[in-house]
This record gives sequence, structure tokens and C-alpha cells, in this order.
Amino acid sequence: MCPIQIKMTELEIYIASYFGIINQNELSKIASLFVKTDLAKADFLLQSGNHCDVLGFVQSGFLRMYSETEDKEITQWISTKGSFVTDLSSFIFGNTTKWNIQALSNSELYIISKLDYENIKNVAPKWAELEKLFITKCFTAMENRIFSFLSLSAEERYNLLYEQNREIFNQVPLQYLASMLGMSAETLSRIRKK
Amino acid sequence: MCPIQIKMTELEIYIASYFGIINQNELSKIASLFVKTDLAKADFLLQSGNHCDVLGFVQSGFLRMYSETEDKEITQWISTKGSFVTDLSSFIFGNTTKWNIQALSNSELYIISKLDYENIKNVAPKWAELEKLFITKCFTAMENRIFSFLSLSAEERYNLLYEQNREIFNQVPLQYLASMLGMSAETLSRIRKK
DNA sequence: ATGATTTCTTGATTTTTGTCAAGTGAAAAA
DNA sequence: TTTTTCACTTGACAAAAATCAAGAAATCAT
Repeated sequence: MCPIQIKMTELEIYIASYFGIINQNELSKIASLFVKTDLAKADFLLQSGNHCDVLGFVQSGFLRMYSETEDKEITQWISTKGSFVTDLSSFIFGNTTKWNIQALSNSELYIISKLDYENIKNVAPKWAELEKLFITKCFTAMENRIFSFLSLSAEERYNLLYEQNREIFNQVPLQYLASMLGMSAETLSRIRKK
Repeated sequence: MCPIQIKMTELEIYIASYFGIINQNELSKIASLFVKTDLAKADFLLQSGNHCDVLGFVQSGFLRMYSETEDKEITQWISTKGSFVTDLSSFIFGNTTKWNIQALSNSELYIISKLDYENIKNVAPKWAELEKLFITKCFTAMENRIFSFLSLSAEERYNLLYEQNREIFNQVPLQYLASMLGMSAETLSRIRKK
């Protein structure tokens, strides 16, 4: 039991858990660079063709990252409470994006502009190292996801996502989850029936 | 036309192209931390259950990164001349790996130990930033690969890989390419016949 | 509440891909 | 060279998943 109670905002808690140990002072400074932003259902955080100049943290709600191809719309990911959301490539390299990021429900975000983001390293000396670990985690998540496409059937991928991310199955249209899993909406519906 | 001829080793050229602009002095120092290593066909750079404590640069040859599951062997990637090879997650976080990295042919590598790697930031002040860009590029490559699984048929994925990586189709057993593309060897054979 | 829209399910069918098995050809080892 | 192993192809069939179409259920807007 810790005799000194340290009060952290949810954002601070998540930054700490994502990026590893940071002292409370730096943590507060970093968190203060984020700005509370509300998105209404169907609002866009990012639209294709633009540059992604924000990093968002999801306090509540669901956001869908998707891209439109000639014949269909591809959902890459659904971001949920407690996760960061951005187009990392566009955010870091400043290139235009093919992704749209749209709120599926009214959502509360904390966002930081690219400009303020680049200031973090000035308030937290260890930032460069933590950032590297963070991006490496993102890489590993992608690598594992590729492994799931190489090694698992549609049904097994469904089960894995369901284990890891149960909350989205109630609150997100299944057609989007199907796309994200690389299967048709009908196939997902049939798998789910079991 | 540049009047002063700067002689760079192939390794230096690739480091520069991967990591961006570095001055020649730093570049030489970084390159000198790599050690030339020859692998015979079937030698392992990494075996599952171990920690990946090296980053390799492929000067020549082919290396296969794969993992064994209960029922089958999954090839994640084939590394070719001019690319880096490691298990990034294990290399950065020090966790044990599920991957094997094995030479498919006699191969020449330049490798750097984790210890020496961590020294790079001392010889090149800008390293932290370059490393971040490098890892972000790796992330983006994975993200694009996921997109290919979500949006393309087996035949389209084959065509894409063939465009981007033609040399491996002559020199690597097709069964491995099939696995890497998420299809059976027979399906790849049939697609290729066309 | 009512109607309109969106989402989901289900069945019938087609397409794609996987599996199994046999056979051919090429490469490596003896 | 001969043998053995490995890689690749091919056909027949099975399984998985996609597509199309219709209808049911849920949600949204008025």
C-alpha cells in the first residue's frame, strides 16, 4: 500500500502504461499538451488526401480507420477507449494519407498537434527512447496481425479478435469488423451464429 | 557533378538510404560497428526460443523468417540483398522470439550486436531521430501488407509481390513464397502458370 | 409512434482456395 | 553415375468463403 496518493488523470495513466515509466512531473507536462476534443458521430478526425497532423487518444467512443478502393471500402482498424489513434506514417513523415478516420459514435478524444508533439522531447528528456518503444510496439502489433492472416482461418481470426476486443462486437456494425478481419459480412454473420 | 569523389561502402550507401542523411564521418563510424559474417546455406541467424541480439544487413543471399505452429510452418518474410534483417521486437525489447531466421543460400551479412547498436547514438547524435524514422517505415510496410490481405485476392497479392520483389521468384522455393502470401503452394503454382 | 434507413441474417449458388495423391523434374548426396 | 531427396505441377475433389437476393430486425429521424 502506497501511503502517498498520486492522482493521475486517465490520460496520464494511459500515457504511462503505453510509454512506460515516466516521472509524475514529466507525465503531467506531457498530458497538458493534449487538448480535449469531442467528435460527434460521423465526424472525421482525418480524411484521405490530407496530412495527418494530430495524434489522438480515445477517452470514449469508437473510431474507424478505413480506405476507399475502386470497388470496396476497407476497414483497417477500430480504435476504442484507451488507445491512441492516428495515421502514424502521415503523422511522422508528413505525407498525404489514404486513410479516413471517422467517429462511429459520439467520442471524447484528447488530441495533440504535431507541433506540440515535437515539443514533448523538450519537456521529457527520455521521450525519444519511449517513443521508439511505442512505435516498436505498434510494429509488433502489425506483425502479429499479419501472422494471423498467414496462419489462421476466418473463424480463428474472429475468435482471436473476439477474445481480445470483446467490447466492439456489441457496439460496432459487424460489416466493419468483417472488413477488418478480411472476410465478408455474411461470413462473419454465419461464424457468429455458432 | 560533384568534384569531390566520396567513396562509400555498400553498407554505408544502404545505411544512408535507409536512415536518411547522415554526414560521412558519422556514417563511417556507424558502418564500422558492423561485422562481416558469412552464413552457409541452412545456417540460422536466429532460432525460436532465443533472444534476438543482432541486427543484420544482407549483402548477398536470401534469409527466411519463419515460425512453426502445431500443424504448419509459416514463412513471414524473405530478406534479400540490401535489406536489414532481425526480429525487431526481440531486438528492442529483449523478449524471446517465436521466429527462426535461416539462410536459404550461402549469404554475406554485416551484423551488429545489440550492445554495439546501443552505442550508435553516442557516435551519431541524430541517431535517435533516424532510428525512429526507420522503425516507422517498418511499421508502414507492415500496415500496407495488412491492407493487401484485406483488399486483394490471392492472385492480386501474387502480382504485387512479383512486381516489387521479382528476384526472389527465381531463387527461393515457391512453397515459402506461397506461405508468405497466405496461400497454399498449389494455389501459387496455378496462379503462376498463367 | 411511424416511416425510412441501415444493419443483419439466411438460403441458394458460384467462385476461390485448400487438400490429397500421384507423378515429373531437378538438385544434392553417395 | 546412381540414388535419394526436394521442389514443383497437375488433376480430382472437398472445404471455405464470396456473391446475390430476399427478408427480418434494429436504429434513426420526423
